[in-house]
Amino acid sequence: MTVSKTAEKSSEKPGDAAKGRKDAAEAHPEALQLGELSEQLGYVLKRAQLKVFENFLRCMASLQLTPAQFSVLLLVEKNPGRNQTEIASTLGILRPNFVAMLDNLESRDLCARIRSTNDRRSHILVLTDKGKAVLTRAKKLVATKHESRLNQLLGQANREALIGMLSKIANEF
Amino acid sequence: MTVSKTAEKSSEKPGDAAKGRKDAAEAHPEALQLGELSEQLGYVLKRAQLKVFENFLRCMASLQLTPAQFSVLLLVEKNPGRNQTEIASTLGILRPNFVAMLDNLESRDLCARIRSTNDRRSHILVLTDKGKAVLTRAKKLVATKHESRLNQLLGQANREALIGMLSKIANEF
DNA sequence: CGATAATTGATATGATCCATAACAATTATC
DNA sequence: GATAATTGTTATGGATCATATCAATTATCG
Repeated sequence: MTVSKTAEKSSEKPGDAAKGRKDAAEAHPEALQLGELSEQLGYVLKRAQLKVFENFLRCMASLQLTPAQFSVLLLVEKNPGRNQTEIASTLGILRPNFVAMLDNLESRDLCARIRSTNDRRSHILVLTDKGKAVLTRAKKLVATKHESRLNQLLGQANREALIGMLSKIANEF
Repeated sequence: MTVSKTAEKSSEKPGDAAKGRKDAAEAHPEALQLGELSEQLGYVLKRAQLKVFENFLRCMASLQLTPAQFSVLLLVEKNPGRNQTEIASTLGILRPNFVAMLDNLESRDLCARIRSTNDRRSHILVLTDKGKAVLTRAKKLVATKHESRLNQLLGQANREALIGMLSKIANEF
């Protein structure tokens, strides 16, 4: 990027011309030193998370599912008959923000809101047949194309250790 | 319609028409089952990252430094004399978004933009004296109040293993 | 040399999240 | 039965992220 210039600037203080200038020889090694940054938990966590989400989106391109949408489908499948507040709160999603998300999933016929009979304020959430089918395919894609990469990269034992440590951080930090 | 169920109380005991108060669904243990979610890399990564950032902000409340701002100060300290494009790109920050960030740091007299003498398009970034002092205090706070929590939670060996694995993911996933 | 392309910092702008307040309908509480 | 609380929803603002574009400057190349 910064190579030695051919034509130097005209106006220069005569005294420190040699040292005030660029030590163009080895001045800028093109790659910056991360230094302590590469040991900062937050920094490396964030970078890893971005990479993982990016890979997830690529793997799920055919199904058009984001990580958040996938987590909703998983949770509704595992806990059918729960209402929006319950599903949203356990995922850390605020109720107002969950509405548009459900609108999306429902418009694609992946899940459905059903009026609860014993509390007509709340909407019960269930997966549609299509939602179940899509989720099944999504799980396969995630397992074969996404999570498998972790094993390939870290090995089975390290992968489990990593998930365990991250869970511990998520729950106890 | 692909929805098979019409109400959530499909499995209810006949005689139990008890107008259950809020726990009409006593079959619902109040706490949802996370299921496969707790094994999903992306899910646990994101949750851990949010917790870590949250803790970081609390630890840095006295200095009013966000994780991103801290990373900028660290990188500028380690690589003085680089321009905005270089600093921003190695942090994964887009140049347009880096402008307001620098405006903030510069308005607080933590770092300064200096017109480069050999390329008058670019701005060289350096820490001010105050910036160096604040960064020194920030490092201490991070080490004693933030990163120390990791050792306390995982132990030194596991902490290093975790950082290593996350770095590997960030770089090779 | 001089015309053209490329780079740098900056602005404007839009998309996507994330968070809070408030409201109608319904239910719980006293 | 009056009042408070809850549920889903809307509106709204802030923060983050991405793209297009511009003026100034520098690089490239004919």
